[in-house]
Amino acid sequence: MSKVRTRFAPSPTGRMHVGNLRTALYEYLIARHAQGTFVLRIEDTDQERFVPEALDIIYNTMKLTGLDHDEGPDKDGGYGPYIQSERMKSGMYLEYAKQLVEKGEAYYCFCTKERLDSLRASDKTEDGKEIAKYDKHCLSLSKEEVEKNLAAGMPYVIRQNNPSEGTTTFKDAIYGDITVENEELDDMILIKSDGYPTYNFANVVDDHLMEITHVVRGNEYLSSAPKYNRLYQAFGWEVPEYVHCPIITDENHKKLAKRSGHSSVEDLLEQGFLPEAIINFVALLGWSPSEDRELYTLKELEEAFDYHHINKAPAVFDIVKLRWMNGEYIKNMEEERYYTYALPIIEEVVTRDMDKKKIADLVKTRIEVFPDIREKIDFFQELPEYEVSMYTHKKMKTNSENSLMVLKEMLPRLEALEDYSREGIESLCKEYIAEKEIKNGVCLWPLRTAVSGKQMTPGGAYELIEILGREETAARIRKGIAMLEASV
RNA sequence: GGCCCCAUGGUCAAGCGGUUAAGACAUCGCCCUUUCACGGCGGUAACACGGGUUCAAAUCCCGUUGGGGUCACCA
Repeated sequence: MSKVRTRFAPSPTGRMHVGNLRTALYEYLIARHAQGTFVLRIEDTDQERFVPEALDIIYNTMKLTGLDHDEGPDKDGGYGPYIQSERMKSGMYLEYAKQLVEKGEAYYCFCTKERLDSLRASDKTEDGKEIAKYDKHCLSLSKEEVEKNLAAGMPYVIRQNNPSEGTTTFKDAIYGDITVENEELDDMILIKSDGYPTYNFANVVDDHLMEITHVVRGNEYLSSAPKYNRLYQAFGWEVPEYVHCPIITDENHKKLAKRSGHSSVEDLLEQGFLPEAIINFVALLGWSPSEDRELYTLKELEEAFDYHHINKAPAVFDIVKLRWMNGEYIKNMEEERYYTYALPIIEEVVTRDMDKKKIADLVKTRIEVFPDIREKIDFFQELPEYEVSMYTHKKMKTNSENSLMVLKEMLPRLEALEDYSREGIESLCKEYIAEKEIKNGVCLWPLRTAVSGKQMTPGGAYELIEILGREETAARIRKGIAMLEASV
């Protein structure tokens, strides 16, 4: 069996769609799983939509997610060039197209855009069959006419010549055999009037030349697949294994699009998701391992991935589950790396002189995505306005009276506390609680309230008091005392 | 509309002729607890429908319904 070679062939037109990332991932995994080769090929045959920055996006996201390619524009493996616009310079696509013309499998077409438009328009109004396909008008041109037009410099395209009878069967690893009437097959354009090949054509030619064995793509291309088959047949080339993946949809079960706000890897990164989490999540959209587990590193996926277990039904991109998964990754994150993500955000919100690492530690198990940190720690910077009623908590058995008492008695003790560490603060409170024979909550609830002004905080009174420090803690407790005194 | 594809809880999904129909997210409840999280335990919740085939169907076949995709000199 020949060596497995897969390829990711994005076109540089913008951000990297998550469906694209999944395609890249599966290509990568198929290659790695079989100790094969993973190649990156840039399909920039559409000069109109080409955006230069998109090239960087492709390289960056692949690097970030760990999908390292073995061959590509920056890594020659003997199958180059790996950029289609460069491959085109040799005129190879046109040559291959001409081969097909020779064989009668393709033909020159001089039809104008206007004629094609009117063709489509009239097809719609006609009753009966409503097939919006080219009418093979230029197929009837004689060789002489073609030569004459060419010599006159008339713009032309080269179209595939599909039969109008019989059927074509296409084999997909996931969807099985798909058979269509040849009559349904449009004579798609192979070479555009600007001389560039179309994606469909360049794809087939390059995959063959690069000896690609497995082609992964989204199932939105499933219906154009039979035409590929005809191309392979026309050339007499071996057809690679096609692996169509189910579509990734939004919560409305529509193809995931920009408007969802999280259709691209870059969107996700901006929203604070980790590359590993994105990869892990996307791997599981339409595929499931044989083992009953969900958390996988890329390395582990390489081992576990078997493309035969890819699903057929569309998969909803559930951002809520991604958030959960991201939270899992954050919780398991190695300390230093975690800080590099968390600290910048914390420093944005808290400019006071406090131990930012301690704040980061507090928040680690309480966030799913890094920006979540902001609203959880804002009170460190400034005590928010809050209601006195917050001191009254039924379950904690607190009310304004005992809260006032606790704050008044704890204030001097805290101010005088020598060991102002979490442990020191804790033993101070424990002593007081024992001395007074009260429940923990009676002491701790008012303290935490006074010090944070919030109903919920990441961490309890001990942690908050330690981080806020002697001065700030005292000031906040005084504020609480004043509020409580004013209310009784 | 033509053609193609799909169909297990709200979501991702196991399942490949015989199961009490897994698991995860979400949701609800309980425990832990100084709040919130974390962690632990438990609950609610699914084979779209109708025909076959078979001793036996979520699993195979046909149809219906529903959903999606695609119909460019874009990829």
